[in-house]
Order: sequence, then C-alpha cells, then structure tokens
Amino acid sequence: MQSIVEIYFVIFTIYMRGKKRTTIYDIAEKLNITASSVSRALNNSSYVNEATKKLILKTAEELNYKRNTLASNLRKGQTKTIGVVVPRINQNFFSNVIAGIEEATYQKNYNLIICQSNESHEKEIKCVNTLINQHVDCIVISVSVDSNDYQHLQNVLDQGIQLIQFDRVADELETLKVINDNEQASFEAVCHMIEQGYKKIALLEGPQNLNIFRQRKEGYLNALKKYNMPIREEFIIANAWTKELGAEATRKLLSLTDLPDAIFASTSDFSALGVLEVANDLAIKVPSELGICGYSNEAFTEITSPSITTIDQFSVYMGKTVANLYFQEMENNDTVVIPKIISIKPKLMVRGSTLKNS
Amino acid sequence: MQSIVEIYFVIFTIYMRGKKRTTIYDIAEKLNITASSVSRALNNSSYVNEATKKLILKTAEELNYKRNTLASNLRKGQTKTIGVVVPRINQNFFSNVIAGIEEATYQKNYNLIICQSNESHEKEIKCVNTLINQHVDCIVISVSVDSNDYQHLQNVLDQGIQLIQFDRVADELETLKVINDNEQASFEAVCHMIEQGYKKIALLEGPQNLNIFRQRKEGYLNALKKYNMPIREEFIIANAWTKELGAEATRKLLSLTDLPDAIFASTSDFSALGVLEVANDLAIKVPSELGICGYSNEAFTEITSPSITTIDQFSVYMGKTVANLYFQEMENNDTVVIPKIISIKPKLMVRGSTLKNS
DNA sequence: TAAATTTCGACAATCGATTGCAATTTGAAA
DNA sequence: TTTCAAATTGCAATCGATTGTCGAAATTTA
Repeated sequence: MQSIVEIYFVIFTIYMRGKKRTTIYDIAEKLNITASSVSRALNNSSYVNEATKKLILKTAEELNYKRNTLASNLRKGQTKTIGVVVPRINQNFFSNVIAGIEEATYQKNYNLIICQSNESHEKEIKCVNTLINQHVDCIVISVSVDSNDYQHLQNVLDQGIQLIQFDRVADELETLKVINDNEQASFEAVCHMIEQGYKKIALLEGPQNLNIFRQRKEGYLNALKKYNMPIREEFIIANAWTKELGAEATRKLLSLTDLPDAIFASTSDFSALGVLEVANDLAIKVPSELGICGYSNEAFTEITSPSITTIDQFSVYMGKTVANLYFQEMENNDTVVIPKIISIKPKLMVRGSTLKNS
Repeated sequence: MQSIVEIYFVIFTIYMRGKKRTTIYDIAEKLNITASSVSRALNNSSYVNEATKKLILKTAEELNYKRNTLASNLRKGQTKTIGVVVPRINQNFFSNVIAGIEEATYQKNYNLIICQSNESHEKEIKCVNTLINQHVDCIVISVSVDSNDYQHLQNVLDQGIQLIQFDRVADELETLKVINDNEQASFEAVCHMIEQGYKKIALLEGPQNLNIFRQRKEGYLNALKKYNMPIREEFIIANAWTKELGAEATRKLLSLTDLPDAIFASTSDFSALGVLEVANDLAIKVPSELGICGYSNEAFTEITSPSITTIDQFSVYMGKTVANLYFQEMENNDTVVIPKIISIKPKLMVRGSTLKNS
C-alpha cells in the first residue's frame, strides 16, 4: 500500500515539474475576453461588469490562479518589499527587531527580505547591492562592526530607495534613523551604581567606531563627572564585547593592585555574564564586593544568581517603530523629505547584581 | 552651516525621487549598440567582443547601473529565492535555523524571504500564498502549532515549487524533510535519568498534533518500557510548553500524594526553567530530590543553578542541511524526485539538574 | 583570390501584469 | 425612434532583461 502511494507521488511530481502556471491570459482565453478585463477584475478595479467580475474570480479559483508578483511589480515599479540587513539574525536583539518589523509590515501586506552581514563590511555591501537589485522599496540596516565607509548606503539613496538606519547608525549620513538613547541609559545605569555606593566603577567598552559604544562610554563618563569621580584609564577596557572577552577583561581588572568595585559591561549582557562567572570562580561576592551591570536585557539576565542588572532596549518595539516610520514617510511623500531621527529611551532594569544597599 | 547641508540634502532627495534608474537600454544608447549586446556582456556570455565588453562594463559602472532583478527573473522564470516560514523568527531555535539557511544560501547567491506564522494556521496560509506569488524557487517551512490541514502545502507542490519541511513536519505530505530524531533523543534522556536512579519520572508534553511532541512522548514511553517501569497517567501533563505552564504543571505534580522524583520537560527548556523555579520556591533540592531535563539547549540552561540537562538540536546545522538539501535536489533534477528525509540525531547534554549520583 | 568558417552584434519575441486610450455596448432621456 | 452619456471591454504599449535566429563582417582555409 505504502509503495503505491509513493509511486503515485513520483509521477505526480514529474507531471507538475514542467507545467506552466495559469496566467491571466489563460483565464481570458477560457472566458473569451481580454487579459485587461481579467486584470481589472482581479484588482477589484471599477469598470468591470459585476457579473463578469464574479465569473472571472470563479474561473481564477478553478484554474488555481496565483498572481505573478514579479510581472506585477515590474510593471508597477514598486515591490512592496522591505530589505533588512543586520549583523546577525540569531542575535537576540536583532531577531526581536526583525520580529517587530515583520509584525508591522505584515499588516500592510509588505514582504521582508532578510540578510545578515556577519559583521563583515564586505558582505554588508553585497547584501545592500542585492537588495537594490531586487528593487526593494526600502532598506533597513544596522551596520556591521567593521564598517568604515558608507558609500554603499549613499548608493541606496542615489537609487531613490528609502533608507532607514537603526541602532548602529552612521551619524554622518542624513537618513531616517531609529536609535536608542544609549548615552542617557548608560548615564542612568552608572548613576544607579554610584548611588548604590560603588566608588570605583570599571567600563567594558565596545569598538569605538560604532556610535552606540561611543555613546555608552559618554554616558559612563558623564555619570562619573556628575559625581566628581575620577576617570581612571586602567578601569576602561577596550573591545570586551563577548562573554570570553568580558571574562578576560575581568581577570585583568581583578589583578590590579587597586581593584574596581563594580564593572559596567556596556557592550552586552554576554560580557556581563563573563564578568559574573569570573567573579564566581574567584569567590568574589556579587553584589557586595563587586557590582555588575550589563546591557540588552537578554532573557538569561533574570535567572543568573544573582540576577544581572541590565538595560532593556525594547527591541520588538524598535522594529515596529522602524517599519511604521517608513509607512508614515510613504504616506506624505508629496512634500519634502526631511531627515528624521526617532530616539527610544531604554529602561534600566535593576536586579540583584548591583543592589549593594539592600 | 548645518542648515545648508540639510537643504542640499533635501533638494538632492527630491531630485532622486523621480529619477529613473539606468537600464541596459541607456547603456546601449550611449554606446550606439543594442541592448542584447549589453545584456550578453553583463552576463559574461560568449559572443561579445572583448573590447566592447570592457567598454560596456565600464559604461555600466559610470552610469551606476544596477540590474533589475525583477525583469531578469520574470524572463528567466526563476528567482533564486527561497521562502522561509517559521512560527516565530525570534525564537532561538528558529533564528538559528534561519541563520544556518542564510549562510548556505548566501554562498550560492540565493535570497531569503522570511515570514513568521505566529503559530497561526491562518497566517501561515497567507505567508505561503505570498511566497507562491513571489515565485520563490523553494519554500522551507516548520508548521505552526494549530495547523490541522495541509492544503496550502499541497498547493505549493501543485505550483511546481520545491517544498522542504523541517522539525515540525506534516508526516502525511510526501516532501523533502529535515527532522530531528526526537524519539531517540527523548529515549536517551529518560534512560539517562533512570540510570541516575530516578524512579518516578513525569512528562510535560506538548500539543500532540505536532509530530515532534508525539515522538518525544513515544521516546519517553519506550524508555519506561525498556526498564519495566509503570506508565502513570497522572505523571503525564499535557500542554505544558511555556515557562508559566511548566511551573503550573509542576505545582500540580508536586501536590500529588505520590510525588514524581524527576520531570522531563519534553516541550522546551523554558518549561524546564518553570519547573526549576517552582522547585526552588518550594525548597525542593535539584537534583537530589527532583531531577529536571529540558529540551533545546537554550543558552540559559548552562547558567542556571544547577545547570539544566537538555538536548541540543544543532539548529544552525539543521538550517544548513535544509538549504543544501535543496541545492542537491536542484542539481540532479534530471531524474525522478523521490521524497527524502534527513534525520539529525540530537545530543543529550548532561548537566547538573539530573546528576543524582555524583 | 575564392570559399568556408567563425565571430559579432542586431532584430524581435518573450516573460505576465498593468493601464491609457479608443471602441463598443447599454440604457436612459428626448 | 433618435441622441447622448455612461458603463464596459478591447487594443496595444509598457516595465527591463534575456535569448533564438539571422545577416554581416572578420578570419581562416583551400
């Protein structure tokens, strides 16, 4: 019995392989009318007799007609597609942003083409070019870590394609932008730590060519300044943005003669996790002997012991904002396009790892 | 100064808005040749003089020409695009699979269109139809939890589009499939727990219309059978596949007169986390008084205390496998298409939460 | 030098849907 | 019954790239 079904399947597949899809011409021919009428009926345009319209729709259904979006898009000059380029699809923050974008675009019947740059400038350029070739209506991008020039983004604008940058943005390009107020968030985080009684706060910073890491450092410095605390170069560790690098930086910091009593892992929760693990290994008590603050509000920060204080970026909301910004700009495209920046205020999530006072 | 730059930008934008992109006809006109030659040159086809080819490429560069993929695809009848439908983009397992697919497809110069069904059958149908309209070459899908019929997938096949199911698959549809050997993995996990000395193992099961959850239950039952342990209906809790439902199920289990001494959260690590939290609340010691095993190897399972025993599904690898399966099938499409199933063997990750003996 | 091959590039059709304009039909008013 | 406007439908061009066919030019061979 099983084998019969299989054979049938195989024949069926072969049969279908070469078969052409039904087009509006097939429908027109069958009904002895022209393709234009069919098109009008399918697009629910006026100027089609109600009776014939019904007939056309019924026939389309019968023949299992599916519109060829390629042809339609080619003719209409728009694809109702948004291209997204992110460093890594499977990084929590980005997959959440994408989910947010998807949610908003789905409602408007838009499609999403997704690429990941893998933090490579070269691949990022290729992705962008592909999206241009695909004639997407809009490109949404968060630049990769080793991006240094932005000719490829300028290209997007030159081709008349809307460009929205989010999170990691090239400041010098005047485009629509959706960003987090990293500076303010960092400032608040460090202020919170100071208020908890930490006096020697170290910073794990990320690659400074990315605006977000510059801003987070700025916030850190501002907080120190506000409380008249000295800035110590040896407490600022560059390029500590993975768990391993965070751990390494921590070992370095904890081998100083004058130890820090808190570490602000401004790069990510992963580096904060690295800090926590090293502290645990060295039997240094968190938060009493060492305070730890991360960045991003990854799910795991809630369940470590102690739980990790961090900063929530409202990533899904950010995605929705990006998409809606585009739709908004589309709707009043009659007037002038003015570069617009939307800044989202992240939220400090105070947890066990910085609660020295309680 | 600032405002001058802005004004310039605005003018520039408006100017670009209405501008047509350069086409092969523009290039042809400029060089006084025909579009066909331009096309051939750009496609690196033979039968173009080396000198003119160079000239064409140079001119294309100068005019900032970008190929219109829509037109090209329409003509060629293939889009070099793969459509992916998953329940949730930002769920770890799926975002990893997508990353894997992306990696493999990028190398072959294929594009990815991504949709999420949000676990809704209705939305899943819409996604699939969109992808059909887009004339994607292949659709990759993991069905949503409330899928009950598969007419929309049959449709994909009817349109002559390659269909690959992964992880959550409709058994009755004969398509290419990439799955995990859930039954075997569950079997091993439960055997491991029994060998650790647990005698009364409860099961948190997922919606049984999904094949993966049926298989995991089967593995659980087989392990009990192997060790001649009784199957107790009250130890099997249906539909416990979120953290909250896992916690709720645990409270229910721990209020029985005859308590289980281990819980296999076959649905996810999140439900295992729920179990762990309830155990902690009730001051029940893990693993000595209660063993816990999850499923999926989420990042956080490593950092809970105790860390959670779980099952790794090699999600990124799974994505690559899916994509490569497609390319492989493409390459030998001269012969018959035979439904093919690739089964990946997941790996039991033994951690603290089940190590009763040590 | 004449004949036979290659090489090169032009021509025109094609992919499928859309749309401005023209032609036809319908129905109502005169 | 005639006239006129409105409602339908048809015609044909268009979107941009690709490709089979064929003639002209260049090159090789006899």
